[in-house]
Amino acid sequence: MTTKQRPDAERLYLFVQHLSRNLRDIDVSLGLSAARLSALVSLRFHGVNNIGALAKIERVSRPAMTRLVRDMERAGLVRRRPDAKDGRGVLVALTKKGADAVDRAKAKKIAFVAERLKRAPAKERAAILDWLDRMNEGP
Amino acid sequence: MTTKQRPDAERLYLFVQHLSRNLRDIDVSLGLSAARLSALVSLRFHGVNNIGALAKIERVSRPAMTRLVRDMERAGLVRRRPDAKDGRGVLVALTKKGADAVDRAKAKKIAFVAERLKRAPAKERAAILDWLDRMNEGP
DNA sequence: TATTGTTATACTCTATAACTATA
DNA sequence: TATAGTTATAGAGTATAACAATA
Repeated sequence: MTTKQRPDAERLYLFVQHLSRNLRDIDVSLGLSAARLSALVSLRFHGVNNIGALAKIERVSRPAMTRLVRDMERAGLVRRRPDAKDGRGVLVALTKKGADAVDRAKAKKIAFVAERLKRAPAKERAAILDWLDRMNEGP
Repeated sequence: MTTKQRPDAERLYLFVQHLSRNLRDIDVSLGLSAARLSALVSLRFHGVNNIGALAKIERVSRPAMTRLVRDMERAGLVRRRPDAKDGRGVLVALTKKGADAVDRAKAKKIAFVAERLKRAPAKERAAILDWLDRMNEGP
């Protein structure tokens, strides 16, 4: 059992490595760096947030997020405004351009994955996706 | 059919995103940057190579590879020597330390994936892995 | 001439430490 | 004081342009 499991794990490992590389290439082709896209996706998902919260979500330092937000604001991807409830805070929100960039990248990656999905028999698809979902549950 | 395929693609997309993030975190926990590990893996797979070839394999500029190799040599991960067949060339090879670093990272990631694999029913495993292999074939 | 690798320079993303303004 | 954000500074990784040595 142990000797048989090794190759199986490697196959799944290579699948993930290859497909994630393809997906990263799509982001690059749209001119979105990993740091920016990840922050934009967080804003799309979590909504308006302050610098500190974004830094925590993105697992980067606050100075790094300060700078990232500043550069993305210059690029027109996000908007900053003071937090009325806390004079120290700064609230960051997506602009239309920022939201569109996220959506475009997501759509292109989903389309890529959907194409790949066509290569496998539709009959087994549901069982397989359930199986993948289960693998990513929990810690 | 089109409306039904969207969620399926998204499930596969999220699976790949989550698992690849877990794998990246493992590399980071071993103190290996993405750039270094990727170059070390290429050397492990392709064997001794010169700077230009490595830059091509890694899809980075030659100056970037010159610097990466220089820093990895300082860290004891690779060794440089002149190419006897071309006075301009520099051949780069893994050291024992470099090879061990690659193998340790790979082993840890395979072990992680193997754990995840246990969460899903073994009965369908072979069929599903065949399916995943097929999805990553070709362009 | 063309190619290999390097140096020079600059940009992005990252971190820690020190500072400011507010709570 | 404690916290939110910034500035200062430094390091890794990336690129292009210009250069040296060799083919």
